[in-house]
Amino acid sequence: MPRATQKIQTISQECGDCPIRHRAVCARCESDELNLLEQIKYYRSFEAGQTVVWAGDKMDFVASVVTGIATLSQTMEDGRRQMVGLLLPSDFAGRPGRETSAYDVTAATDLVMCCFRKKPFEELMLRTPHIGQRLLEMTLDELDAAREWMLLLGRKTAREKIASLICIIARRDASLQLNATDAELRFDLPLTREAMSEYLGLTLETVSRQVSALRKEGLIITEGKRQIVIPDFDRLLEETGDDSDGGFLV
Amino acid sequence: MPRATQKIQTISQECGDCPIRHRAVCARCESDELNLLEQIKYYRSFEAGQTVVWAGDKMDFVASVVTGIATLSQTMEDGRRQMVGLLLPSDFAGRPGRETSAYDVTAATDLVMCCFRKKPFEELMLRTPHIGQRLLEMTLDELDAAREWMLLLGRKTAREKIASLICIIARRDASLQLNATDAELRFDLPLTREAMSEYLGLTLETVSRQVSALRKEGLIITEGKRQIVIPDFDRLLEETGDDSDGGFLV
DNA sequence: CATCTGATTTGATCTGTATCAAGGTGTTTC
DNA sequence: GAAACACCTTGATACAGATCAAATCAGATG
Repeated sequence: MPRATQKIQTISQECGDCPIRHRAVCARCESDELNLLEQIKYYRSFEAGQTVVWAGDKMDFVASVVTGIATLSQTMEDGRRQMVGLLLPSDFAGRPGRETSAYDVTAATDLVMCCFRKKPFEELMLRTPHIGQRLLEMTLDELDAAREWMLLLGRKTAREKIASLICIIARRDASLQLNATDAELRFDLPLTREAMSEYLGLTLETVSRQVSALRKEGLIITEGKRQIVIPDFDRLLEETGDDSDGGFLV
Repeated sequence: MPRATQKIQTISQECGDCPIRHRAVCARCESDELNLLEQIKYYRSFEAGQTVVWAGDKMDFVASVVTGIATLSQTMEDGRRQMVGLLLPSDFAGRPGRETSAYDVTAATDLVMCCFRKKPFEELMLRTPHIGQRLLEMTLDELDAAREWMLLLGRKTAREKIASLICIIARRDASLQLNATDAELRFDLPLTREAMSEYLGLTLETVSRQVSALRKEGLIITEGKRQIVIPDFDRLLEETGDDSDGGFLV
């Protein structure tokens, strides 16, 4: 079993006959709540590059990613941008009790979200505590991820940042797709160089250079546009600067 | 009313006859729950510099800061350190459902914490949903703060980082002390240069230089060891790079 | 009061990443 | 299949912040 899949409990398992097959609300579901959820849910699709909401805009729903990738970003007056959230399938977006979005939400790839109108969702939360409990767990996970990310932004070198990002995506990819085999890891890097630079707090040129460096050293193999192969996950891990034991959260 | 105190709702208000006078659990309290909380709470004191728990150590309590300042930090193998949490009075530490601490928790100043043994606290959470709701709110606030912090780490210059940190502490200080007047802001900077550098992802020399620069330009006045005066908060705010409207969270 | 200690400041130099600029690659469009 | 476009790579240079080193300051201690 490759290192990437250790310690990862499957998060996208289907949940009995729950029609909502992603992490947000499917855990421990009971039929009456599900009926209520069913009634207030609807799907929205976005093309890669489209903006879901702008920071400051009204956001009258909460949502969970069904397929594709969404990003949360902050922008400074002069245009400097920092990504602050990366939402993969089953991740949750939106804050109960807040009227407007605090971040730009953007579709990094083609994207389908399952939305719940906020008002009824909040009412449902009040009535069914375990939805709130689930949300608390997820928020705590996100907070841990944010803190790992802070270490990356504050203290890692460009090379370590790139290696870290590739490992993070490989891991999360592996945990989503249950076809994880003993073979080398192969997956889609679904971010442009620019998106990567916004994630890592670098310029896109530096990202490009460091990716090239890792490729030249054989730590990663790029196939075609976005496909990445990691021949030896442990060796790449050593480049991240992380504790080798790597007790990764989420 | 100085800018720093706008938009800040008082968070340390006493809560009727609630004996627990800090934010963690005092909101919306009812007497029977309080009795239960009373039974499982105890206080612990630490001297400045002492470690509360090391990352990876067993942590069988959750706690809220009563007085003083605690920090959460991550350390890399080679010793690089990044602060990932700054806990002021009324802030909460510890994660229900986790056995060990994910971070080093350190007393930045002399510190008193109000601790709740984890097991009974978790049981209480199950029985009284609004404690969980309160915790969810607080966790969401922390996540927002972490994301603001990520922008700082990823995209701000050293000068902007220093200005931001001073504003953040001034604001939080102002919201804790209800003596906020129209006069200039005066407060204690309770962090060493090293702690500031760990917060900001800089070296301590760079912190020192930039603080000196702001002092020479009259944006801040330092009195004695740690006292800071901000003669014109708005002018300092302009140096942070933040949106002038500054919709600051917590 | 002298000394010791830890924290801070300041200086000189080095380096990793940003910046500016040009060229390359693959894909879509007509 | 040529042109247009978006995305990516590579090169040359500049600069912010790191690093190494030394001096200064403020309390604490005897």
